Amino acid sequence: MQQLERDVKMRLAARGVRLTRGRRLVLDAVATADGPRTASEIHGTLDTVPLSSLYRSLAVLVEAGVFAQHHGADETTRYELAEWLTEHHHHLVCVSCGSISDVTASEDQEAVVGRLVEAFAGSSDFAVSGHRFEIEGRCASCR
Amino acid sequence: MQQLERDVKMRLAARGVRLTRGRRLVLDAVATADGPRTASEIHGTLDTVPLSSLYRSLAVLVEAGVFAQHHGADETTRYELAEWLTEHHHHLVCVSCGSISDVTASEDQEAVVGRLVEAFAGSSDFAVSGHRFEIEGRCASCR
DNA sequence: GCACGAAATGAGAATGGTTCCTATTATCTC
DNA sequence: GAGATAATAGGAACCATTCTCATTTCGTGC
Repeated sequence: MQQLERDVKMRLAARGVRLTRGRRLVLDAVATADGPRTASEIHGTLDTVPLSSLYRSLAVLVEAGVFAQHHGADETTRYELAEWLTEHHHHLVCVSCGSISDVTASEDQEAVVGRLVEAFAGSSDFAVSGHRFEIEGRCASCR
Repeated sequence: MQQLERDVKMRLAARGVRLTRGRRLVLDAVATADGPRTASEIHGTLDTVPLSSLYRSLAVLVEAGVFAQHHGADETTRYELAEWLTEHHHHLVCVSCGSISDVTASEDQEAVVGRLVEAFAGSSDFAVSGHRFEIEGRCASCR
Protein backbone atom coordinates (compact mmCIF):
# COMPACT_ATOMS: atom_id res chain seq x y z
CA MET A 1 0.00 0.00 0.00
CA GLN A 2 2.95 2.27 0.69
CA GLN A 3 4.23 1.91 -2.83
CA LEU A 4 0.78 2.55 -4.24
CA GLU A 5 0.34 5.78 -2.32
CA ARG A 6 3.76 6.92 -3.40
CA ASP A 7 3.03 6.22 -7.06
CA VAL A 8 -0.30 8.01 -6.88
CA LYS A 9 1.09 10.97 -4.99
CA MET A 10 3.74 11.41 -7.64
CA ARG A 11 1.23 11.22 -10.43
CA LEU A 12 -1.04 13.74 -8.74
CA ALA A 13 1.85 16.05 -7.92
CA ALA A 14 2.80 16.11 -11.59
CA ARG A 15 -0.58 17.72 -12.18
CA GLY A 16 -0.46 20.08 -9.21
CA VAL A 17 -2.98 18.01 -7.26
CA ARG A 18 -2.52 17.01 -3.62
CA LEU A 19 -2.99 13.63 -2.06
CA THR A 20 -5.00 14.73 0.96
CA ARG A 21 -6.37 12.70 3.84
CA GLY A 22 -9.78 12.28 2.19
CA ARG A 23 -8.31 11.25 -1.13
CA ARG A 24 -5.97 8.82 0.55
CA LEU A 25 -8.92 7.17 2.30
CA VAL A 26 -10.81 6.85 -0.98
CA LEU A 27 -7.74 5.48 -2.71
CA ASP A 28 -7.22 2.85 -0.02
CA ALA A 29 -10.88 1.84 -0.03
CA VAL A 30 -10.84 1.25 -3.77
CA ALA A 31 -7.39 -0.36 -3.80
CA THR A 32 -8.29 -2.97 -1.19
CA ALA A 33 -11.54 -4.01 -2.89
CA ASP A 34 -11.46 -7.09 -5.09
CA GLY A 35 -13.45 -5.53 -7.91
CA PRO A 36 -15.00 -2.22 -9.01
CA ARG A 37 -16.98 -0.45 -6.30
CA THR A 38 -19.84 2.05 -6.45
CA ALA A 39 -19.71 5.43 -4.76
CA SER A 40 -22.18 4.34 -2.12
CA GLU A 41 -20.30 1.14 -1.38
CA ILE A 42 -17.19 3.22 -0.84
CA HIS A 43 -19.14 5.73 1.20
CA GLY A 44 -20.39 2.88 3.36
CA THR A 45 -16.87 2.01 4.43
CA LEU A 46 -15.82 5.62 4.88
CA ASP A 47 -18.26 7.39 7.12
CA THR A 48 -15.91 10.27 7.76
CA VAL A 49 -16.01 11.35 4.11
CA PRO A 50 -19.21 13.08 3.00
CA LEU A 51 -20.76 12.04 -0.26
CA SER A 52 -20.06 15.29 -2.05
CA SER A 53 -16.37 15.11 -1.15
CA LEU A 54 -16.27 11.47 -2.10
CA TYR A 55 -17.63 12.20 -5.55
CA ARG A 56 -15.18 15.05 -5.95
CA SER A 57 -12.29 12.84 -4.95
CA LEU A 58 -13.41 10.14 -7.33
CA ALA A 59 -13.63 12.67 -10.15
CA VAL A 60 -10.16 14.02 -9.37
CA LEU A 61 -8.64 10.56 -9.27
CA VAL A 62 -10.36 9.51 -12.50
CA GLU A 63 -9.22 12.73 -14.14
CA ALA A 64 -5.65 12.04 -13.05
CA GLY A 65 -5.82 8.51 -14.42
CA VAL A 66 -5.56 6.84 -11.02
CA PHE A 67 -9.01 5.31 -11.15
CA ALA A 68 -10.92 3.81 -14.04
CA GLN A 69 -14.65 4.26 -14.25
CA HIS A 70 -16.83 1.35 -15.03
CA HIS A 71 -20.48 1.19 -16.02
CA GLY A 72 -21.69 -2.32 -15.39
CA ALA A 73 -24.96 -4.19 -15.23
CA ASP A 74 -26.82 -1.71 -13.06
CA GLU A 75 -26.82 1.97 -13.81
CA THR A 76 -24.49 3.13 -11.07
CA THR A 77 -20.89 3.95 -11.80
CA ARG A 78 -18.16 1.79 -10.32
CA TYR A 79 -14.54 2.71 -9.71
CA GLU A 80 -11.37 0.65 -9.65
CA LEU A 81 -7.64 1.25 -9.83
CA ALA A 82 -6.38 2.09 -13.30
CA GLU A 83 -4.44 -0.66 -14.94
CA TRP A 84 -1.00 0.88 -14.55
CA LEU A 85 -1.53 0.35 -10.80
CA THR A 86 -2.82 -3.21 -11.06
CA GLU A 87 -2.69 -6.11 -13.43
CA HIS A 88 -4.69 -5.94 -16.60
CA HIS A 89 -7.79 -8.03 -15.95
CA HIS A 90 -11.32 -8.83 -17.03
CA HIS A 91 -14.64 -9.02 -15.25
CA LEU A 92 -17.19 -11.58 -14.18
CA VAL A 93 -20.46 -9.66 -13.96
CA CYS A 94 -23.37 -11.20 -12.05
CA VAL A 95 -26.58 -10.49 -13.93
CA SER A 96 -28.57 -11.15 -10.80
CA CYS A 97 -26.96 -9.02 -8.08
CA GLY A 98 -24.77 -6.77 -10.24
CA SER A 99 -21.58 -7.58 -8.38
CA ILE A 100 -18.37 -7.65 -10.36
CA SER A 101 -15.21 -9.57 -9.65
CA ASP A 102 -11.87 -9.62 -11.39
CA VAL A 103 -10.19 -12.35 -13.41
CA THR A 104 -6.68 -12.12 -14.72
CA ALA A 105 -5.74 -13.77 -18.00
CA SER A 106 -2.54 -15.63 -18.61
CA GLU A 107 -0.04 -14.05 -20.93
CA ASP A 108 -0.99 -16.43 -23.72
CA GLN A 109 -4.68 -15.74 -23.27
CA GLU A 110 -4.08 -12.01 -23.28
CA ALA A 111 -2.11 -12.30 -26.49
CA VAL A 112 -5.12 -14.00 -28.06
CA VAL A 113 -7.35 -11.21 -26.82
CA GLY A 114 -4.99 -8.64 -28.29
CA ARG A 115 -5.12 -10.27 -31.71
CA LEU A 116 -8.91 -10.33 -31.60
CA VAL A 117 -9.04 -6.64 -30.70
CA GLU A 118 -6.82 -5.80 -33.64
CA ALA A 119 -8.94 -7.87 -35.97
CA PHE A 120 -12.22 -6.32 -34.81
CA ALA A 121 -11.04 -2.75 -34.98
CA GLY A 122 -8.98 -3.25 -38.09
CA SER A 123 -11.86 -2.95 -40.49
CA SER A 124 -13.10 0.39 -39.15
CA ASP A 125 -11.32 3.69 -38.90
CA PHE A 126 -11.00 3.37 -35.13
CA ALA A 127 -7.96 4.15 -32.94
CA VAL A 128 -7.90 1.48 -30.25
CA SER A 129 -6.83 2.54 -26.76
CA GLY A 130 -7.98 -0.44 -24.73
CA HIS A 131 -10.48 -3.20 -24.38
CA ARG A 132 -12.81 -4.76 -21.86
CA PHE A 133 -13.92 -8.32 -21.77
CA GLU A 134 -16.94 -8.94 -19.60
CA ILE A 135 -18.36 -12.31 -18.81
CA GLU A 136 -21.97 -12.37 -17.73
CA GLY A 137 -23.64 -14.98 -15.63
CA ARG A 138 -24.54 -15.81 -12.06
CA CYS A 139 -22.09 -15.58 -9.24
CA ALA A 140 -21.61 -18.30 -6.66
CA SER A 141 -24.06 -16.78 -4.20
CA CYS A 142 -26.82 -16.10 -6.76
CA ARG A 143 -26.91 -19.32 -8.74
CA MET B 1 -38.70 -5.05 -41.03
CA GLN B 2 -41.86 -7.05 -41.54
CA GLN B 3 -40.23 -10.24 -40.38
CA LEU B 4 -38.80 -8.52 -37.32
CA GLU B 5 -42.16 -7.18 -36.23
CA ARG B 6 -43.70 -10.57 -36.74
CA ASP B 7 -41.04 -12.27 -34.62
CA VAL B 8 -41.39 -9.73 -31.87
CA LYS B 9 -45.15 -9.80 -31.93
CA MET B 10 -45.07 -13.55 -31.52
CA ARG B 11 -42.63 -13.37 -28.63
CA LEU B 12 -44.69 -10.74 -26.88
CA ALA B 13 -47.93 -12.64 -27.48
CA ALA B 14 -46.42 -15.67 -25.80
CA ARG B 15 -46.22 -13.55 -22.65
CA GLY B 16 -49.62 -11.93 -23.04
CA VAL B 17 -48.11 -8.62 -24.08
CA ARG B 18 -49.34 -6.57 -27.03
CA LEU B 19 -47.30 -5.00 -29.79
CA THR B 20 -48.99 -1.61 -29.81
CA ARG B 21 -48.39 1.41 -31.99
CA GLY B 22 -46.05 3.02 -29.47
CA ARG B 23 -44.04 -0.15 -28.97
CA ARG B 24 -43.80 -0.70 -32.69
CA LEU B 25 -42.39 2.79 -33.13
CA VAL B 26 -39.80 2.21 -30.41
CA LEU B 27 -38.91 -1.16 -31.89
CA ASP B 28 -38.38 0.32 -35.34
CA ALA B 29 -36.31 3.19 -34.00
CA VAL B 30 -33.97 0.82 -32.20
CA ALA B 31 -33.89 -1.73 -35.00
CA THR B 32 -32.86 0.78 -37.65
CA ALA B 33 -30.03 2.26 -35.57
CA ASP B 34 -26.50 0.99 -36.22
CA GLY B 35 -25.65 0.64 -32.55
CA PRO B 36 -27.15 0.94 -29.06
CA ARG B 37 -29.22 4.08 -28.51
CA THR B 38 -30.11 6.04 -25.38
CA ALA B 39 -33.67 6.80 -24.35
CA SER B 40 -33.30 10.46 -25.26
CA GLU B 41 -31.81 9.65 -28.63
CA ILE B 42 -34.81 7.46 -29.33
CA HIS B 43 -37.14 10.09 -27.94
CA GLY B 44 -35.56 12.61 -30.28
CA THR B 45 -36.66 10.63 -33.32
CA LEU B 46 -40.10 9.83 -31.92
CA ASP B 47 -41.78 13.02 -30.82
CA THR B 48 -45.20 11.43 -30.69
CA VAL B 49 -44.15 9.10 -27.86
CA PRO B 50 -43.88 10.76 -24.44
CA LEU B 51 -40.83 9.99 -22.36
CA SER B 52 -42.69 8.09 -19.69
CA SER B 53 -44.28 5.81 -22.26
CA LEU B 54 -40.98 5.39 -24.03
CA TYR B 55 -39.31 4.22 -20.84
CA ARG B 56 -42.20 1.89 -20.14
CA SER B 57 -42.00 0.42 -23.64
CA LEU B 58 -38.26 -0.03 -23.31
CA ALA B 59 -38.74 -1.82 -20.00
CA VAL B 60 -41.39 -4.10 -21.47
CA LEU B 61 -39.25 -4.96 -24.45
CA VAL B 62 -36.20 -5.62 -22.29
CA GLU B 63 -38.30 -7.75 -19.97
CA ALA B 64 -39.55 -9.77 -22.93
CA GLY B 65 -36.02 -10.26 -24.20
CA VAL B 66 -36.53 -8.20 -27.34
CA PHE B 67 -34.05 -5.50 -26.37
CA ALA B 68 -30.74 -5.76 -24.57
CA GLN B 69 -29.70 -3.03 -22.20
CA HIS B 70 -26.25 -1.64 -22.37
CA HIS B 71 -24.36 0.63 -19.97
CA GLY B 72 -21.54 2.19 -21.87
CA ALA B 73 -18.99 4.96 -21.40
CA ASP B 74 -21.43 7.59 -20.19
CA GLU B 75 -23.91 6.88 -17.45
CA THR B 76 -27.03 6.67 -19.58
CA THR B 77 -28.52 3.35 -20.54
CA ARG B 78 -28.51 2.29 -24.17
CA TYR B 79 -30.81 -0.16 -25.88
CA GLU B 80 -30.33 -2.44 -28.84
CA LEU B 81 -32.00 -5.47 -30.35
CA ALA B 82 -31.36 -8.69 -28.46
CA GLU B 83 -29.04 -11.08 -30.18
CA TRP B 84 -31.65 -13.58 -31.32
CA LEU B 85 -32.95 -10.77 -33.56
CA THR B 86 -29.56 -9.77 -34.89
CA GLU B 87 -26.15 -11.28 -35.26
CA HIS B 88 -24.01 -11.74 -32.19
CA HIS B 89 -21.60 -8.83 -32.23
CA HIS B 90 -19.18 -6.72 -30.23
CA HIS B 91 -18.78 -2.99 -29.72
CA LEU B 92 -16.41 -0.22 -30.61
CA VAL B 93 -16.87 2.38 -27.87
CA CYS B 94 -15.60 5.91 -28.47
CA VAL B 95 -14.07 7.22 -25.23
CA SER B 96 -14.44 10.75 -26.49
CA CYS B 97 -18.05 11.08 -27.63
CA GLY B 98 -19.50 7.91 -26.07
CA SER B 99 -20.94 6.63 -29.32
CA ILE B 100 -21.00 2.90 -29.84
CA SER B 101 -20.98 0.95 -33.07
CA ASP B 102 -21.24 -2.71 -33.80
CA VAL B 103 -18.68 -5.15 -35.17
CA THR B 104 -19.39 -8.74 -36.05
CA ALA B 105 -16.80 -11.43 -35.58
CA SER B 106 -16.17 -14.27 -38.00
CA GLU B 107 -17.12 -17.75 -36.90
CA ASP B 108 -13.50 -18.60 -36.19
CA GLN B 109 -12.96 -15.48 -34.15
CA GLU B 110 -16.10 -16.13 -32.18
CA ALA B 111 -14.94 -19.66 -31.41
CA VAL B 112 -11.75 -18.19 -29.98
CA VAL B 113 -13.78 -15.79 -27.87
CA GLY B 114 -15.87 -18.67 -26.58
CA ARG B 115 -12.81 -20.62 -25.51
CA LEU B 116 -11.48 -17.57 -23.68
CA VAL B 117 -14.76 -17.10 -21.86
CA GLU B 118 -14.72 -20.70 -20.70
CA ALA B 119 -11.15 -20.38 -19.52
CA PHE B 120 -11.79 -17.15 -17.59
CA ALA B 121 -14.92 -18.36 -15.87
CA GLY B 122 -13.67 -21.88 -15.36
CA SER B 123 -11.62 -21.11 -12.29
CA SER B 124 -14.48 -19.48 -10.37
CA ASP B 125 -17.84 -20.90 -9.42
CA PHE B 126 -19.61 -18.80 -12.00
CA ALA B 127 -22.44 -19.86 -14.36
CA VAL B 128 -21.74 -18.12 -17.66
CA SER B 129 -24.73 -16.86 -19.61
CA GLY B 130 -23.05 -14.55 -22.10
CA HIS B 131 -20.17 -12.24 -22.77
CA ARG B 132 -19.40 -8.78 -24.02
CA PHE B 133 -16.28 -7.66 -25.73
CA GLU B 134 -15.80 -3.94 -25.86
CA ILE B 135 -13.08 -2.18 -27.71
CA GLU B 136 -12.29 1.33 -26.53
CA GLY B 137 -10.72 4.07 -28.54
CA ARG B 138 -11.56 7.03 -30.70
CA CYS B 139 -14.05 6.86 -33.50
CA ALA B 140 -13.39 8.22 -36.96
CA SER B 141 -14.99 11.59 -36.21
CA CYS B 142 -13.22 12.13 -32.86
CA ARG B 143 -9.64 11.14 -33.63
C1' DG C 1 -71.31 -4.30 -33.81
C1' DC C 2 -71.21 -3.57 -28.67
C1' DA C 3 -69.98 -3.94 -23.90
C1' DC C 4 -66.83 -5.47 -20.65
C1' DG C 5 -62.40 -6.25 -18.39
C1' DA C 6 -57.57 -6.15 -18.94
C1' DA C 7 -53.69 -3.86 -20.75
C1' DA C 8 -51.52 0.34 -22.24
C1' DT C 9 -50.98 5.26 -22.30
C1' DG C 10 -50.05 10.19 -20.90
C1' DA C 11 -48.89 13.70 -17.76
C1' DG C 12 -46.73 14.96 -14.04
C1' DA C 13 -44.79 13.95 -9.49
C1' DA C 14 -41.24 11.40 -7.11
C1' DT C 15 -36.74 9.14 -6.70
C1' DG C 16 -31.92 8.47 -6.49
C1' DG C 17 -27.31 8.89 -8.16
C1' DT C 18 -24.42 12.58 -9.24
C1' DT C 19 -22.88 17.41 -9.74
C1' DC C 20 -22.75 22.22 -8.49
C1' DC C 21 -22.41 26.23 -5.29
C1' DT C 22 -20.56 28.80 -1.47
C1' DA C 23 -18.60 29.52 2.79
C1' DT C 24 -15.11 27.52 5.63
C1' DT C 25 -10.86 25.01 6.45
C1' DA C 26 -6.45 22.91 5.41
C1' DT C 27 -2.09 23.13 2.95
C1' DC C 28 1.96 24.98 0.69
C1' DT C 29 5.30 28.76 -0.15
C1' DC C 30 7.93 32.47 1.27
C1' DG D 1 3.52 32.77 10.59
C1' DA D 2 0.96 35.27 6.77
C1' DG D 3 -0.93 35.15 2.42
C1' DA D 4 -2.42 32.67 -1.51
C1' DT D 5 -4.30 28.61 -3.29
C1' DA D 6 -6.45 24.15 -3.12
C1' DA D 7 -9.65 21.16 -0.78
C1' DT D 8 -13.66 20.21 2.09
C1' DA D 9 -18.50 20.06 3.97
C1' DG D 10 -23.08 20.63 3.53
C1' DG D 11 -26.87 21.38 1.08
C1' DA D 12 -29.30 22.71 -3.09
C1' DA D 13 -29.80 21.58 -7.87
C1' DC D 14 -29.85 18.41 -11.83
C1' DC D 15 -31.16 14.86 -14.80
C1' DA D 16 -32.12 10.13 -16.17
C1' DT D 17 -35.32 7.08 -14.78
C1' DT D 18 -39.40 5.23 -12.29
C1' DC D 19 -43.88 5.59 -10.23
C1' DT D 20 -48.84 6.91 -9.77
C1' DC D 21 -53.27 7.27 -11.33
C1' DA D 22 -56.85 8.77 -14.25
C1' DT D 23 -57.98 8.02 -19.05
C1' DT D 24 -57.87 5.48 -23.35
C1' DT D 25 -57.24 1.52 -26.27
C1' DC D 26 -57.51 -3.25 -27.32
C1' DG D 27 -59.23 -8.02 -27.58
C1' DT D 28 -62.94 -11.16 -26.43
C1' DG D 29 -67.47 -12.98 -25.79
C1' DC D 30 -72.19 -11.81 -26.71
